[in-house]
Amino acid sequence: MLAKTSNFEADLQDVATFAKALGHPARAAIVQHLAQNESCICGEIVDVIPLAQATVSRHLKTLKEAGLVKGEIDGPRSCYCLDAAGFARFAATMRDFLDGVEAHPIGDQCCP
Amino acid sequence: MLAKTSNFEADLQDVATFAKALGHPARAAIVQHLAQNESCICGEIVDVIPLAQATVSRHLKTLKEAGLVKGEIDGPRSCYCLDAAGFARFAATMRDFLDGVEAHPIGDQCCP
DNA sequence: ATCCGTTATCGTATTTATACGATAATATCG
DNA sequence: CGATATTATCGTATAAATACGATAACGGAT
Repeated sequence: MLAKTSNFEADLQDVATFAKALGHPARAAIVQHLAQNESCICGEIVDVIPLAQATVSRHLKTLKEAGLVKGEIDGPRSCYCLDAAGFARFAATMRDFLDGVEAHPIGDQCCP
Repeated sequence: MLAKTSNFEADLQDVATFAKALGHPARAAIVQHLAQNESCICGEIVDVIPLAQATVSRHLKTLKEAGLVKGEIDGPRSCYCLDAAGFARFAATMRDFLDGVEAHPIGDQCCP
């Protein structure tokens, strides 16, 4: 392909990166689950997500790379929790984007 | 693969679907551009996005399928604009998700 | 009716994402 | 130390996404 994603403005890049991280229901579910159980759940995530353990582990890795989740891997019982700072940045980025779009009047009847 | 995305709750599914639609900087840029120029721009989008015309057209299709953008194709000068209702739904879905996560205390020191 | 400019689609190639079984790694417990 | 439980990684297969050139389709202008 070519990953020509570098020709865009940084803020749009951030929006896209964060959005992509949530762009799979399993990852959205993981984030929500980690939030609802504020203490970080470990392998319990695997039980909640209807996917194989290896697949869940990979989704967790994706979330970690996106900075939304932190994980302490201690052999038998790994430990994941939301990355407070990372999630805050994400939320701010997304809200700014949404607000920015809605700051303009969205003409519904375009090109009459 | 198997697209086992159907085993998740509907709201998470929506979050993921919308997030995925924004999960590419070109699409985020298109949405932002359509918002900033409230009148719908037609082929101008291609000039703004640093990608080939065919690729931009496909991204537009993706956005249209996600319900974020509306397009009137009239031969020589197609016309795209934000889908006001669709974008509102998206914004609400995303904000609900963010709010829901932040409604819980995000324990930063997980599993001590 | 023909040409022209614009846009969508097709065909294709490459990369990335998704998924799972199998295996390795690692800390805890007996 | 050995057994066990948990998790990450590997190998692999398949699907989806991304990208572009080429071509078709289409309305408007000549």
